[in-house]
Amino acid sequence: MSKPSTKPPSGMRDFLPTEVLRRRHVIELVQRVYEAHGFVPLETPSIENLSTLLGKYGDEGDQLLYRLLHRREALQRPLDRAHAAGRPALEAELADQGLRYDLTVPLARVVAQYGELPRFFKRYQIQPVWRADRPGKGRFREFYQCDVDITGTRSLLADAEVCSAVATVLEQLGFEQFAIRVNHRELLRAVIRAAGIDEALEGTALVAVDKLDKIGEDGVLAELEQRGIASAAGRALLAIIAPTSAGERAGERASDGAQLLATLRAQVDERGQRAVDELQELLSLCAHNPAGQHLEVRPDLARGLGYYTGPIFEITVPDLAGSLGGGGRYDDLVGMFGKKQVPAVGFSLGLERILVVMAEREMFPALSAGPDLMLCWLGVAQPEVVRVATQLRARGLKVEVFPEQAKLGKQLSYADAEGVKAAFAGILGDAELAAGALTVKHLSSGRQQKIPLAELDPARLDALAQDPPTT
RNA sequence: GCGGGUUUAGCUCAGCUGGUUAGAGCGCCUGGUUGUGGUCCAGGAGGUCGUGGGUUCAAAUCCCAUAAUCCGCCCCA
Repeated sequence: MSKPSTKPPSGMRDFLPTEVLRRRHVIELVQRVYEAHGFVPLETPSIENLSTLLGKYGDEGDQLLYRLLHRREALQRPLDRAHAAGRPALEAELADQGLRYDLTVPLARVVAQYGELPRFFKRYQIQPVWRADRPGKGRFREFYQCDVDITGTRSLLADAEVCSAVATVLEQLGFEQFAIRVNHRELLRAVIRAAGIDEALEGTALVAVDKLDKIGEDGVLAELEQRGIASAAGRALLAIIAPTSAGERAGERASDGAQLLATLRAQVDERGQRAVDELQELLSLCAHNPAGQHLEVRPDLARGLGYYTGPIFEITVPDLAGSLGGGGRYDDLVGMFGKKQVPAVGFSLGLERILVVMAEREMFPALSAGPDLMLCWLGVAQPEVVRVATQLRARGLKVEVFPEQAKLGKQLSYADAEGVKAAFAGILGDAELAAGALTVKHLSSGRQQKIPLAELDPARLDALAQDPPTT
């Protein structure tokens, strides 16, 4: 038997301490901003019933679900049954649970389940999701999403709120150039109708349209034709969508967006016009929050997930092919769980996408995992070491004890080594013990001072670190 | 799902057209004698060359397969 691989499964990662700090840095900021917008936290299980998950994301999404194989008899029974019937066992017989694919569907389930939730449930949720996808840049099989959603209202104020939340997060993280692309599902439908494309082909048309900025007009036309949409209809579709987005690609902000919407409004039917009006209203609301200057009307934006019904969003930055996040309105999803219809809108930030871009641009502040003080000792009894460490910790210091007997030089260089990086070394020997003190050395400057144990606390260390160098 | 790159020491990588004990830098360990690291000097440990086949007298090197990973495309967070 060969040795097992020590790598984590494909598309999944171990997070070493420095990585955890970076992730935590971002997550904590996201939490603060979401909470400042009045969202409350929710956590749901990693595993959901397949009946909850299936049929919400479209065929492609269903394919990407991780399913949990039945165990023991529950697995054996369908296998036997299939074997007896001389057929392969069906996926549906072998599993009825799977790992969650996103955080929106679990939210919808929760909203359908608990009647006691506030009428306007504003929840945020930061948890991993799983997709059996091919890994790529900024794309993993296990990744965190940071969702904010508001259920219970059709008011566009809610849409504006979730946009404000994510825009604030990105700004506070230090992103400057990002766009919140916005479109409307009903507008897309209307445009497709206006182009004379069969409703049945709406889905395929949307997929092609979504690629406009990647493969260009000719590419979309070719793809549309390939999918059975007449080139005349394809051209009509592009005539509505393309000139506007191509002509003003550089930066349609709220003001230009209004212009663009007016042009679109003139070309669609009444339902389409209502969608345009909604976008118009969203723009005017967001003009007064941090999202406003990042909103960009994109009539070619489609998005994959099946459940969107109204405005749809996607966040893009110049140097990443994919998106940093996305969202939209999904007024029918909660209703799919039976009981009552509950409208909802939400936005999801992809934690790893944000981290990838931040790492590339070196946007992280200095984050240190190391202890405040490494307790180095020599020639004293170990119980004394433990006692001093305990005392220092009680005074609010993060203290690590050098675990072995070793030369002082060894201990000091370890304290300052990569991956350890204690800010200070505390030297405990006979002299210090007798004096009830500790020789404290600031490792980056080399400055050191003998300080009585009773005076040692974070403030005292700070003072030592900031002392002007004495030469 | 498609195309391309990469895979050699803990890390970053060299190893040309196949030829004896596979190298460097960094890191690590030991020492340069007493309680002062980040500089220097001297030593040292550490690799079944991703995995499995094949060609050959001989393979890290050539061929095939497979896996992991990265970069484009598709799709998505």
